[in-house]
Amino acid sequence: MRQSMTLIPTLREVPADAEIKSHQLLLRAGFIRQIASGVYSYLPLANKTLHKIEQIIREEMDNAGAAELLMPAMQPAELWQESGRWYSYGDELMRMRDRHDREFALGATHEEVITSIVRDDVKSYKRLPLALYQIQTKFRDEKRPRFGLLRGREFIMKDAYSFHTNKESLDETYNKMYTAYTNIFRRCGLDFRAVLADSGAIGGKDTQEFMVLSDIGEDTIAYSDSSDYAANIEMAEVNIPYEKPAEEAHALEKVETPEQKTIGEVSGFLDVDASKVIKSLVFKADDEYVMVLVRGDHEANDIKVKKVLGAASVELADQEETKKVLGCPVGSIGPVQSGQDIKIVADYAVEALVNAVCGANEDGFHYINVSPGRDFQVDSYADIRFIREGDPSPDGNGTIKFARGIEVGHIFKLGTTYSEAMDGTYLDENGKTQPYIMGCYGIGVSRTLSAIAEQFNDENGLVWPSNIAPYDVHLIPVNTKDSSQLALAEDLYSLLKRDRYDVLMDDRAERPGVKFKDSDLIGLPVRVTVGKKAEEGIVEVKVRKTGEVHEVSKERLVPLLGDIFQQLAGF
RNA sequence: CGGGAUGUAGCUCAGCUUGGUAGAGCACUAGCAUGGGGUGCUAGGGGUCGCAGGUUCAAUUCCUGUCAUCCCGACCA
Repeated sequence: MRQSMTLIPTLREVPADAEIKSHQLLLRAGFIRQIASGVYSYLPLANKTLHKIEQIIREEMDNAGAAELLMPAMQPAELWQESGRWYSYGDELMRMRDRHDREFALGATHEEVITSIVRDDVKSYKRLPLALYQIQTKFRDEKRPRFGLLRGREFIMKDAYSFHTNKESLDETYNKMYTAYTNIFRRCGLDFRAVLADSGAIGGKDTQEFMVLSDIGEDTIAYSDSSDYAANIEMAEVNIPYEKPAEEAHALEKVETPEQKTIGEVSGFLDVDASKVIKSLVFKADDEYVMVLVRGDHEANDIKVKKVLGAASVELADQEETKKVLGCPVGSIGPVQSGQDIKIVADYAVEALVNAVCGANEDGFHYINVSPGRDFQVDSYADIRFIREGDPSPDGNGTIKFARGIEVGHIFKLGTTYSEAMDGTYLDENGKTQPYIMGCYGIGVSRTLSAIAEQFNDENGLVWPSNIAPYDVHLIPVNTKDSSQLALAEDLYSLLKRDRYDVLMDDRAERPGVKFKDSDLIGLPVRVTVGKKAEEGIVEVKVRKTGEVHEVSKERLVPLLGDIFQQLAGF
């Protein structure tokens, strides 16, 4: 492609609205333009890159035995009403009405549509298992779109769905998808990790997320420093056998703690370690209020709380609700003699405390020498806190460290949630009606694009891995008024294209400095500069990633590029 | 949805406090020179100052409302 024939609007300055590197660079290098909050146009360079990523995905999905199809973005409300998600999905589902006032949703995901397709035409166990996928635009009315392509309201996603007659078959496909995903992200050059995850609103059990490691990631990964254990912090199990200290339990005592509300204030005021303080929180679980206890130096994990309570939704009660429920402001609540009829759930670490401190349910007072079991009873002890860095790894090997991650893929074993809700059934060998056992597998394609940009850049711009760069070679005639340079560049342009290189030729009548700066910003793997030595048939080859420079004759260019791209393979 | 901030040219911003209907740099157009790391000079084009009310002889500037965008948090396959 000649640069004069396409649209690559580079910017010298950083757009004020872009905070993170990938967003800034994708804007500056002319890949994307924002149309509305969380809504972007993919300009030609981004479009080419997306196609490269999609091609890798298609190859790997086909390898995993999945067939591509394309479903509608516009979906009738009836399907979502069948699954129940018309009511449960909330405001994130984009809804619309047609001219006859019929209701529709713009697809946020496609379990409903795929289930409706398959249930109509796959009625026999003989047709199963079956795996189908699509690459398509999804719509989610995010409360807060951010970070450019990383969290948009409209984005490109690959979503796959599988249908099975038994769990083993589901496991098999799930594992194939795991392998396919690993291959895909590896081929994209990404530094990533598969982690145990929470299944969230989609439902289902076993589920893993593929996380690109990055400081700007919105998720925290807890991983072991000496095994391959890795989990989303939401999920990471705390597996510590707490033991009660061999310490005599003193008599319970109420002490005055004026204006001491936070754990830090209380522990400082009473001169005890935060780990001796019981943190009491009130959660609203569906419609019930529950008191949750964790140690002062721990954080309650609402997802674990949700699971322990078997609730559909759990959120921290606000200060006023708490006051209403316990008759006492947030800073002084506690489990002792609460007198209120409230369910209490405590972390295992709390059970092992002796002579602890907790709120006295009276503004400005706390109890000291509190002993769980003696001074208060709980409904159950469970693992309900977030794991911390330095905790032992749940698999027993090593200690936990944290990293930040960008979720680019997620694989689920759905089970029969959707098939049962939507009557997706087949006849088994015995002629008996059975619901499909389902799996679903997603990749955020546009998010992957920006994760790559986030991971691969330097002070001069983007540095695309060779597999997914929009073009392979940036061919630059330094002076377009110099006929020998222009002639050689044209010659090489044809030559390289004949050799199946994807070439971008900067034929603009720009100054050399402008071309070089733009070239670095765009970040194609190899730059071929046709300059002063054009008359001798000599050009300069520069590798974007390493900065290494070669001067070669026209004849040696193709073999040299062959070597360079071989070296870059996998990057 | 809570908290914070910002809307002036394609981009980055100044002007507004103390009202008199707009500026800079970059980008863009033309010309001359230049031609290996964002070139120099000259001459140009481009803005209902987010939108709507209000105050005023007069509003980019003051007041009210509204919309949009970004950041933090909550939320989220």
